[in-house]
Formats: sequence, structure tokens, C-alpha cells
Amino acid sequence: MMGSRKDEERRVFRNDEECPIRNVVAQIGDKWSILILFALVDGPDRFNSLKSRIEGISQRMLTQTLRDLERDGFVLRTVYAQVPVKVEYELTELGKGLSASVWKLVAWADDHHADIRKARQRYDEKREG
Amino acid sequence: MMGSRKDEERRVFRNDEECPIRNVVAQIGDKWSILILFALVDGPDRFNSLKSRIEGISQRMLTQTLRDLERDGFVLRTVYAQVPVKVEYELTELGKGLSASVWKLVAWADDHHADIRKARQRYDEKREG
DNA sequence: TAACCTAGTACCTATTAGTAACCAACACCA
DNA sequence: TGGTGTTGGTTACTAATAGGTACTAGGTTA
Repeated sequence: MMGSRKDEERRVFRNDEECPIRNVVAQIGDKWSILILFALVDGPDRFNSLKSRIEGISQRMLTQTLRDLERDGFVLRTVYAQVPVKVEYELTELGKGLSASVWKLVAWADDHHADIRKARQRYDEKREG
Repeated sequence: MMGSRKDEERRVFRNDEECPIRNVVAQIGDKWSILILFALVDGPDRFNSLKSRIEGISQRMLTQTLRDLERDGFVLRTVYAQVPVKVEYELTELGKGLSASVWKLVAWADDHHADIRKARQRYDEKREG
């Protein structure tokens, strides 16, 4: 006989570049990308302002993550030839779309934060006891 | 005078455990969590079946990520006292909610995959040329 | 007893992120 | 005219952590 119906319903997640899930995780699954995107939802902002608004981020990681977001087309970088030089970052249309989409996820997570904490507590207590 | 209105509109993202954004990134921003969640959307599944459906995952990471998902209350682990022992993993209601929420993000990313690739190409060409 | 399930772990390496120093252009100040 | 500050970085080194390889361990089947 062939495999049961249940087996056939199960998807296989291939290990290639076309997998949309692996792509989205690779692009924004790092520690800082989403925070930067959300900071820019409030409007264009400069490097050092972002640095102070996103607590704990180092200069190195801010530079690097902004570059990656720019490369993927989520963020636009504009240099103003003033003294001292001003560099402004803002969301592109693509970046706005991504932010809106991620926002729903964060909103869900925020709504269910208490449940997650409760689950953790239960799990940890079971392991200790 | 006080800071301009624009400054006041800008959120600050604090570096604490209460930040919902940092929480969601920490919980499912790793390489495998989302893939496992989506695999379980198709219904309960066993360890080795998951292992073969999620291409490229190692035994170690599957064990570890399932543990974390169980701890957070997204996945329920059930041991069947058979021989050989069977262990089934399935989504909890919380896990189903999270999966649905993440799914919208992945769908968006899939829709805009081409735009992102184009942006990357432009960026890389500009840097080379 | 070999071969093959099951789930899980010990160990080590590869990647990622953080720290801190430095670059560069110019202003301001004494 | 040289020190200090402000802008937005880069580079080199180090710490943390994520992830892969190879193994353990119990049991079935041939």
C-alpha cells in the first residue's frame, strides 16, 4: 500500500535559497534588524539618534545592520553634505511593508506574553521538582 | 523650549526583558524555531519524521529547539509507552496562534522576494562598479 | 550478533556580537 | 595653532553563543 493520507499532507522544508521561511529568518532573524526597522517607523532618523534610541546596540552592529537592511532594500541611506556630515536613514516602501507585517507578529507576542511566561514557569518547576 | 514635537514622537527601545520586540526575536529568531512550528502546523509528528522533513537540521538542534518551544508553551511533547518508545510533538493553542501570526509575515516575504533580490543586486552592483 | 530503530548528549568549531581603539573632516575655542 | 568636540563611521581583537559531528543508550528484528 501507499503511504497513509496523513503522510502525504506533511510538507517538507527544503534546504535551499528558495525557501521563503529560511529567507525571512536569515534576513531579519538577527538581534537588531527588527528593532531598527521599528525605530524608523517613527520617521527618518540619524545614526547617532538611532544609536541612543536602541538601547544596548553598539556602533559596530548599528552600522552593519543598517548596511544589510539597505542592501535588502528596506532602508534608504542619505548623506547630507553639511558640517558635520549628517546621515539619515529612512524606510523604503518595501521596508514599511515589512515593518507592518512584523508588527502584527510582535503585537500577537505582546498580547500572549503572560501565557508564555506562565508556560515557562510551569516547565521550569516541573524540571526542578 | 522643550524638544520639538518630532523628537517626542520617537520611541526608545529599552534594553530590558519587558521589551516585546526583543522577546519575540529571542524566542523565534533562531535558525530552526519557525521551521519546526510550521512543520507541526500539518499535525502532530514524531522526532525523526520532523528531522527528515526539515532538511539540514541536526539531531542536536532539533532536540534543543523542541525543548525551547515546549518550555515557552508552543509545543506539547507526549511520550507513548510503547516499544520502541514513541514521542509525539504537537502545537498547543498558543503555538497555533503564533504560527498563524508568523505565517502572515512569511507570506509577505514570499510575495516580495523578487523586490528584495532586485534591491540586493542593485546594491552589490553599485559597490562593485 | 549485526543492523537499525528510537531520542538524546558530549564535545568542539564556526559564526555572531561586543569592546575599544582609531580615522577623517571640520568647528569652535583659547 | 593645537586641543577638544561632533559627526559617522572602520578595524582588530575578544567573548558569547549557535550549530555540527560523532557518540551514547535502550530496544527490535533477522
